[in-house]
Amino acid sequence: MAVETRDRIIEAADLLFYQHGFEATSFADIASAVGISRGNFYHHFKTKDDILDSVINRRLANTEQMLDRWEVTGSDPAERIRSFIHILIVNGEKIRKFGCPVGTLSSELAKLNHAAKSDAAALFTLFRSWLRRQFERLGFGDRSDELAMHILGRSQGVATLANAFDDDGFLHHEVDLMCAWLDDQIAGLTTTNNSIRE
Amino acid sequence: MAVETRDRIIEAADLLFYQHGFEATSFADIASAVGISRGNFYHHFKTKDDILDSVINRRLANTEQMLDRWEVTGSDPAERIRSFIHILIVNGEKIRKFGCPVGTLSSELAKLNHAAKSDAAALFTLFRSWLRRQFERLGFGDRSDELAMHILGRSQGVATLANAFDDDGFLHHEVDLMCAWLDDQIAGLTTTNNSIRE
DNA sequence: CTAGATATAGGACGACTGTCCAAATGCAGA
DNA sequence: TCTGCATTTGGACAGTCGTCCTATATCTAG
Repeated sequence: MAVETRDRIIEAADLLFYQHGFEATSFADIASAVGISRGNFYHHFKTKDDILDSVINRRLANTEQMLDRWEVTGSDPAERIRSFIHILIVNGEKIRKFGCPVGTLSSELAKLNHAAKSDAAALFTLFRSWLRRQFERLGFGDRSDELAMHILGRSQGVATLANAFDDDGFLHHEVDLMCAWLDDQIAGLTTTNNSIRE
Repeated sequence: MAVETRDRIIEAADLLFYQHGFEATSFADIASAVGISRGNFYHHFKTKDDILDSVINRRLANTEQMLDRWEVTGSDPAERIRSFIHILIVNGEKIRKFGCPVGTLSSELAKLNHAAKSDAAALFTLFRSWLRRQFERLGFGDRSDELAMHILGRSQGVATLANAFDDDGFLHHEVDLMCAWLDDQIAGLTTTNNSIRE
């Protein structure tokens, strides 16, 4: 079936774009990874940028699905935010090798002046909005977006350095710090609320 | 003179590698930027990787020079650390366009499995050691390296997101947060010292 | 002023790039 | 079984890549 091949192309391209970058990945690389002829590509995609679009859409869908799952299973918003922070550990090995899939793609597309840069930024926005929603539910109000951006940035920095130094200890230590920071924020919030109420 | 041309090549390559990435920058790009013929390259460099090495060495030298300057002029270590944090603002425009020169190069070379990745990481090490030294002088002892890595990571994350969202406000806000964090650390340190002494 | 080293120019090279196309194959319904 | 569409193949294409080579120009030392 045609859809199967198309999906296999997108899946292989997704992995290769992550591991070696968009520019450095050629049609020949993807073709040999999928096990098809190069010519067959243009029956499924018009151009390489089309594949990039599909890869980004795939990532958007997968991310949305993951965040939705967390929103259903995770009981309280703080626990959900901790789930986000712990992606760094769950994907630690990949991150040490290739960095964060979102951040590195966004950086590369920025340097390439690529039209899809804003689409890659939409991946960040997905996390940002989800995190903001969790902070809002915790009662942070207008500060929620700032806090969402803050831990989004923290995790980006951790990913970059863990990759540069291939350092697992640093990664774990910073994850602990981020969780502690979250607890502090929540503690600060409740004391403020209490002092207002009382 | 030959050295002049060589330096101009390195300078142009440095800029282009930063703005468009190592892989995406061709000899033709550098040649036209310098205003010389392509063939002339191989009188100064054997290979493209040789240019990359020279560019990294140039960055290492420039960075070391900048840090040395800060260590001479800046009176107290805390002020020096604040100088580091404020690079984000000083270079804000470039960072929003192209990200952090150190982090993005390191990420790219990691994906390319490039031999010079460790050389790029040495750039990080330069900042890391310098920061650690400042924290040591402030009296943080064994925690100095952790703290150095922490703000190094924070600034990396800020650069990545400021680039992805092209957001100047976020950049400034996070710089303020980092300075506040530094003040907190120092405040926590002196109270501990006082309580020990008394 | 000349000989030799240094520097530059411009093009050749094979390999690879993204793109496109014609021919072959596989599979559906009539 | 035959027709027609979807799918796949392998190669052609123009261009660019990093690399290399030779001829020319420029400069310096004797």
